[in-house]
Amino acid sequence: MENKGKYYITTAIAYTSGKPHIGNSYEIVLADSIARFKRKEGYDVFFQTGTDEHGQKIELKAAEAGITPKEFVDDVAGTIKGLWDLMDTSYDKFIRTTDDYHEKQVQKIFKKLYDKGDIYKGAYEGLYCTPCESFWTESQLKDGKCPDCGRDVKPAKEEAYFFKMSKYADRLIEHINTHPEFIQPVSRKNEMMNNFLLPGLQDLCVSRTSFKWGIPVDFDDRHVVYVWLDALTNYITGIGYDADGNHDAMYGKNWPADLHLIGKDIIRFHTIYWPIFLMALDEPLPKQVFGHPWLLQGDGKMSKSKGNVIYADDLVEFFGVDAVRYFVLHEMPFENDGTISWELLVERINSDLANTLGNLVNRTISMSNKYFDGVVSNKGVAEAVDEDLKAVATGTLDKVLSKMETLHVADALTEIFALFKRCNKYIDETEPWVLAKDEAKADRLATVLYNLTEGIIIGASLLESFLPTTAKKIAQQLNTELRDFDKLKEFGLYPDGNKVTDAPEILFARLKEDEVIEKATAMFAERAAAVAPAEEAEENCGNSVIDIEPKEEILYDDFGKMQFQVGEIIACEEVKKSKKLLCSQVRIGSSVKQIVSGIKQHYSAEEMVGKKVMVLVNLKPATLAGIVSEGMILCAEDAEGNLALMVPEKEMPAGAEIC
RNA sequence: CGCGGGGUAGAGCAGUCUGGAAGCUCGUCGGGCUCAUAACCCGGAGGUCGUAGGUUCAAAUCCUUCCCCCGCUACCA
Repeated sequence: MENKGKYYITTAIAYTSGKPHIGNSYEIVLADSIARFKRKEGYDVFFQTGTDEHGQKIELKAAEAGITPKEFVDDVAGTIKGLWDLMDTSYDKFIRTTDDYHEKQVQKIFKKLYDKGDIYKGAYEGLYCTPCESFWTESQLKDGKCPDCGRDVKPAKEEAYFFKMSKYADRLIEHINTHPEFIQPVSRKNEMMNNFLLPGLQDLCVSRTSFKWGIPVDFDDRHVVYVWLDALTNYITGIGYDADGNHDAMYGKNWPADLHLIGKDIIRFHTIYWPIFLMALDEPLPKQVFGHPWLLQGDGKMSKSKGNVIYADDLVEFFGVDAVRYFVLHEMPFENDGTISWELLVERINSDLANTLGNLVNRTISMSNKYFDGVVSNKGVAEAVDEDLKAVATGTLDKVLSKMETLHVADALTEIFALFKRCNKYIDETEPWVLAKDEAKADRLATVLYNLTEGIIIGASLLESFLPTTAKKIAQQLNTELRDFDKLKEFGLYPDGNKVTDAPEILFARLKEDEVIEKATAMFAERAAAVAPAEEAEENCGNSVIDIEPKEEILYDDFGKMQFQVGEIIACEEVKKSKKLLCSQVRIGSSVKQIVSGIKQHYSAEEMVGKKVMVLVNLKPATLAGIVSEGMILCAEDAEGNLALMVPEKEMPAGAEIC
């Protein structure tokens, strides 16, 4: 196989705050299939994955567990690596952001950028939640409250280092415009351009003082390097980048990366911040960033308390590694999110793996054994029907290559299975069991079985990148080797007179849907039971009472300034293009005020009408989403952000003063 | 009028750029076959290609209107 040069592929590094569910594990399987495929194409592949192990969340989780952050991440990183290995992924390097070479380089990079003037010291201003010790942006808030605990946030400042993003924005825009393949799928490119680059980039905060579990800034040890500068640089530190220029040879060989495979949620960081960091370091940009969609659970939202979170190792236990690999690769479309459910898993496994592929291999080998004691020979008695089979078998490689070229992995699999389907059809066309009854047709029968065997091994060779174990099993049963890609356009390479196994093993057993669901339900019930006590305790403590941040004491005069009245909602409609806003017409005495409220997710417009509510009426009018609001309807809110309107306990007229 | 993607058979999708007899997988119904894991093969039914208009000999495909879904963004008195 000719050497086509290097191919450096990475996954995002997994955050070690807990065990990843199947949606997270999808990425590594996808990356592995691409890496294996590229190797077979003749590329010198380097495939890197790993874990992102710093940050406040981990510090907190470790404290809860009563262990050090390092102990915590060692444990989770072990779990993740175990899962990746379980999924039979062929990564060349597993980097951890707590690895010493990585930490050292991050410090050097930080210093280098600081000396260059791209990083400067400033103040981070944001909305701060004191109990959670977290800053939030306006958009992260849930109904104006901390998204984690539901309490109030207040503006606060913290000394921090910033990266001058705007300095490189024009260069990045130029790069994206001249490299249409850089961001995939293209719809993501537009989002980045329109929402971030064209309106103007804000400088990015790259250090924190509010927690300690991070890489210290070596010249200012109150600060730790904040997540993205730490995490993203793994792609270069993992292959021997050195900020002083003394790179490992591997860095010179592999950088720039050919493909960063990431989830669609972190596209912004990989297509804006990461390229800009690289520009600042005078390093070339990765060739392509692919933001894959998500695999979502079909039967209701995943939740730990319901116990219905699906993990890769559960699925492997139920179905086996290759079945799980096949499902996630096949079910994931290129652009939209895919769905996973037990029903879909069973359907896919039965129809494609058991019926089309497994049964094909099994029936072919059985016939060779039955008619020729397992010996497969090419007697060269060809007929017209053979031609199409041969054409499909030798033409599949090109089809698969072209699908893989654009990372359409699911479509590539479909092409391979089209070959297996063609083989099944060939059996019907040639009717070996009829040939077997006629002594004179023995050579024709042998040829038919030879052609089938040949078609199967060609398909299996293509399948190897996606289902490595299955492909090897097929080769073993046929007593031959999987072929390199440059041998897949020739038909007839199976050794003449070779003997296949006399005891074909079932590759994929057919599954009964109700049995699988029953087993899964039992597993989930067990888990929910195990989790329930802890969750309940947590919920109770959240539900019965809530402590909120006390505000400063006020005078009666301050209170007297506010005018509260009972308002009757006489009309209410949804504010178009807003997820949260309702616009109500509220009768207050003899006047009617228009009030916009962020309660759409808790009350429908219809059920609002007729309610009598507590209204702050003398608030200065403001415009929300383009609509004037002349007051505020008051609600109580619990820790989960659920709202309840304040309504008078007895019947009161609209306009009654609340005092 | 924020930006972008999408609405095609019961389900999931391709086809749209480069107009020219509506296609694939699963399901369903009927038939064939018996080598095989009740598998395999063939055929049928099922679609006003979101809506309304326009261009054209011809529109799922090009243009315009409106409706709905989903991302990103903003609003959250």
